[in-house]
Amino acid sequence: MTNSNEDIKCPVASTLKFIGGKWKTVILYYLTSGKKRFGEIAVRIPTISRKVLTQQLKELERDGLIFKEQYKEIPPRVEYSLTDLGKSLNLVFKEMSNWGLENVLNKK
Amino acid sequence: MTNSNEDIKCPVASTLKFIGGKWKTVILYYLTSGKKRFGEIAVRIPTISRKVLTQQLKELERDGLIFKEQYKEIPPRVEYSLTDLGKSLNLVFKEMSNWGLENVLNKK
DNA sequence: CCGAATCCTCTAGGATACTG
DNA sequence: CAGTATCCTAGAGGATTCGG
Repeated sequence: MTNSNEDIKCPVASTLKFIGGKWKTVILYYLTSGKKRFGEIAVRIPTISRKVLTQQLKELERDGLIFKEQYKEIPPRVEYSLTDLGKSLNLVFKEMSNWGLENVLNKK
Repeated sequence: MTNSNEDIKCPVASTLKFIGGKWKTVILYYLTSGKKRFGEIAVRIPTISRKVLTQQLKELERDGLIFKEQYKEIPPRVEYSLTDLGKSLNLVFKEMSNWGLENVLNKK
C-alpha cells in the first residue's frame, strides 16, 4: 500500500493508503495502549512472521504514524509508540471499531 | 480481502475486510450520493478496468453493503445502491475523510 | 532480542477481446 | 450497456535461516 499518484483524489481512499496493510490497524490499535517492544507486538499477533512485522513497522514509521526508539544494548531493545499523527487516527479507529463490533463480530 | 477466519479478532481489522479493497471506498463513497448505474461508476473511476469494477461490486454485494437492481431490458440497465448496512458506514467514512483531507490531501 | 537476507507463494488487480 | 472469459504480472505476505 505504498503511495502512488495515479489515483483518484478520494479522501477516504487516501486514508486507506496509510492503514490498509493487512496488519497495520492491528498494530496501531495495539499501540494505542502505549509504547510497546518488538517482541510484545509479535506475541500479540502470533500469526505474523518477523519479516512481515518488520516491514509493516517500517512502513508505518516511514509514513510518520509511529516512532521507533532503539537502545544500543545487549540484548537489543526496540520500542515503538504512536506519533501525534498516529494518535490523530483515534477517531477513525473508534468508528471502525464500533462498526466492526456491531456488524461483524457480534453478528455470527 | 476475503473473509478468512485464521485472524485476530480485532474490530478495526474486521471492518477493513469489508472496505479494504483498492476501490471499494471510492465506490461506496460515490454511492453515498444515490443510486448509480454501472457505467456511471466506471466513468467516475476512469482508471479502473471493467473486470475489476465488476469484481469489487460483486464482493460488496456479497458482503451486503450494496444492492444490485437488474432490469431485463435491451440495452441492459443495472443500478447499484447502498444497503442499510452500507449506509451505516457513513460515520466511518466521515472520520476517514476528515483525516485524509487534513493529513494527506492538504499536506503536499 | 531484533531484524536483515533469501527465496517462495498466492492473489488482487490489470489488459484485452468477446457476447446477450 | 453491462458484463464474462482469458491471460498475465507486480507485490504483499510468508517460511526459514543467519547475524550483531
